[in-house]
Amino acid sequence: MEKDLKAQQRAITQRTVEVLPLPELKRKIEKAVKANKPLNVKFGVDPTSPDLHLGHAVPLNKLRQLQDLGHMVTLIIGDFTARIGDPSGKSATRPQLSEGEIRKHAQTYTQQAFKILDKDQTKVVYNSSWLSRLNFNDLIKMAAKFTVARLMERDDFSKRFKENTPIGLHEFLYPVMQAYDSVVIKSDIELGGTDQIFNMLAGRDLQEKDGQEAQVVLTVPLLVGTDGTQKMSKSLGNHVGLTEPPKEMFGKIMSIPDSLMIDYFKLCTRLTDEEITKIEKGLKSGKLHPGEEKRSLAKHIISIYYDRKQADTAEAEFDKVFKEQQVPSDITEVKVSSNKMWVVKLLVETGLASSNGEARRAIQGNSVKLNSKPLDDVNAEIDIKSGDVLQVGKRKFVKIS
RNA sequence: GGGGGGAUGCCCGAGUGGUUAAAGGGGACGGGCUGUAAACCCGUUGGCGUUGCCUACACAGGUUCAAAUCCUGUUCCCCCCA
Repeated sequence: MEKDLKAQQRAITQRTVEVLPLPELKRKIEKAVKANKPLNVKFGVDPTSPDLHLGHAVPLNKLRQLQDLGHMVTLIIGDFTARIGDPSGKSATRPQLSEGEIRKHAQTYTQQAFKILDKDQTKVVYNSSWLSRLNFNDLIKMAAKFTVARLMERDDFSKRFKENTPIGLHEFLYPVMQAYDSVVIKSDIELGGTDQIFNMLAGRDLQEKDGQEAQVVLTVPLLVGTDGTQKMSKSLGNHVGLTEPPKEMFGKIMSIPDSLMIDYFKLCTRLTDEEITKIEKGLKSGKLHPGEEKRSLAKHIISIYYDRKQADTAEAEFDKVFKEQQVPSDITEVKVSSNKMWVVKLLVETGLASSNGEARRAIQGNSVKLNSKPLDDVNAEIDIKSGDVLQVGKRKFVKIS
């Protein structure tokens, strides 16, 4: 374990939004170092989506950093809570998942999370193993420790209430359960995105009422998605998946707004504060070109999940397609039912358009090319041979096999 | 338990008998400009081999030459009173 208290503290609080409360964190660190006993860091995830993206990676990176300092992570798979769905930041009740889905998601989740976390310093637990054993009595006792007024202070709830969208009673119970998780695992620190503050503070309350030492709450920023406005999430389609091919990652990262670059550097790469400050200053003064820095950002990120070489390949591929307007090297190949076909049908059959209407519109909108030559006749009958490359827009390609 | 209001396309939202595949906005997609950035400009945004036809305004029926618009029932949501 890192013995230097100052270094510990600096590292733990680095790139976080809030530490609640800071003095307690100092105390905990001191105690841990003195006794050479790692802190138990709680991190809860709801296995609601099977794929992790850069947004999930933000807290995971932080956890890894804590592990590198010598601490233990307890990764709680919220297989029980997932059945409810965290209301945090949501404007509507979430659909409830089936047990089968949850199991499956949990598996891919941990698999992907270990791309970042250290297995030896991680304990994986499922909260159904204790939550499902509680009876109504236990629940009432716990629920009595929270007030409706307190719950309604939450932005998401009060907003939904004001807007007349329904709030399920079970959603009120979500923070209660998450808090109970903290009691069960006796966490020292709970880490989460800023949207988790309420739930995590509830954990402190419950621990205290249970006679335990309360956990310290550590929040990390929420990563904004590639659209530049909303929190990264798969359902909004603004995510960069951790298992996506390097080429895709590169393209997506290049499309983020400039204003997001520094955030991404801070939250998604392993560059030091000094390095990032240098880039930030360079960009501000105009010494550095944003396009170039974004490339470097993309390569840094890809190198974490793949390696430098594949990052470079992704960049070269990107240039080929977008700078030199050439055809990418690995295009999906598609079989076609006939070698002479109506253009519109061809686009639908190759999957480049989902309906005849869409295909027509694409042609009329001048975005369809066959072997880099524009097609503009909606009624054209086309001779197709193997190896022909069909293109819609700038990035959808298909090769006829 | 009683009374009232509402459900429109991906989302928000206009439309209260015919000229409405449904205004407007957002989003998305395509094009231009660029650095696949932002901003801005233009176009598209139910299906169909498409100057036409079909399906659509919660669901199921009905009135009418004609219904998103009127009537009845069903489902869901909201509000007020208890």
